[in-house]
Amino acid sequence: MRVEATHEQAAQRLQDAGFRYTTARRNVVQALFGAGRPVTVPQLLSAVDGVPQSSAYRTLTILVDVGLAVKVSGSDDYDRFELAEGVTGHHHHLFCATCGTVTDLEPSTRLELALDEAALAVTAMGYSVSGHRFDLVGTCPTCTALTEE
Amino acid sequence: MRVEATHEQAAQRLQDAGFRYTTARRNVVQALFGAGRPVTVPQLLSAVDGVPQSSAYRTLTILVDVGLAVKVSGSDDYDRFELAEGVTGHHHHLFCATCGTVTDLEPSTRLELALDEAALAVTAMGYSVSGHRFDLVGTCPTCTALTEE
DNA sequence: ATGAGTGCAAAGGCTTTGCATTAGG
DNA sequence: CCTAATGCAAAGCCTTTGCACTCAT
Repeated sequence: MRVEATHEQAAQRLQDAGFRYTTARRNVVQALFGAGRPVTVPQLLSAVDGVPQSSAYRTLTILVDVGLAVKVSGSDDYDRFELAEGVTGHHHHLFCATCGTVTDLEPSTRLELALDEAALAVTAMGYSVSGHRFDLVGTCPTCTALTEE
Repeated sequence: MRVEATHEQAAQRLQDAGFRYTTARRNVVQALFGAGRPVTVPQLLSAVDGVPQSSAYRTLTILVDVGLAVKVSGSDDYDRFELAEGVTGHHHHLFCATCGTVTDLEPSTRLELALDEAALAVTAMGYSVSGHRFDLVGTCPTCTALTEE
């Protein structure tokens, strides 16, 4: 997905929900797009310029509300945010248990079939399933190298 | 798993790590066992008697450190804890996006095979994968009923 | 012009920590 | 006995909110 298309999508969705697509919000979306993975607010702030924390949090809250972003709870104390699957396409996550970094993963068709099948089984329990998350947990190459020293 | 076996396992693991299996810790384990799902600290405190917050948090931290419990990040502001898979057996989670409740799910063999296969693909990237999480997200029967009113 | 959005600073709320006391081995 | 563990209260820290100002429409 090109970044222009992402901005258009964001502008449209926000407009429809009665919000403006301001410079600050555009900057946040730009940073989320550029990260390509779930990022914490501090990380996001260091990637953009001239966006105060409070605005970042407020913008992220709105982006999540209108479905443009999602919150990804990691292993450390920070919430992480990334563009929603409607923008990025469906994917999974790879968590590093040591440093907390989260990497996006492309799903395979075979895997998705198995996951959907699992979802089906649960609807019988009265749940209405809206989606799934599949995370792999491990140690990233960087942390592995540090540990072996 | 019987609760006695759980206590024995907890006592053993804590001993090995140089910790004592005190009454308070036993109570926390008992509550986690009784819950059978990830619970918040407030929920845990209401289930046991005579355990102050600080002790609960400290005990949970230790239980996580020695691998007897895990933290499950939900959709609300509370961390949730449950006994680790080494105690409960491997399972997955069903998140209610509305009320934040998390329910345990039995995995199917077919699903596990597909998930393991996905893990294998990632090791090629230099990651060492230690486990996976598969969560279904949706709305629980209770919240569905409330919404339809 | 006029309400949404912003920015600073302060408050909130979950979680952690200091320190004196208690209890386990 | 002697160290680990506890309990109360206070502090930390990420996140949210109040309020006055600014910008977009």
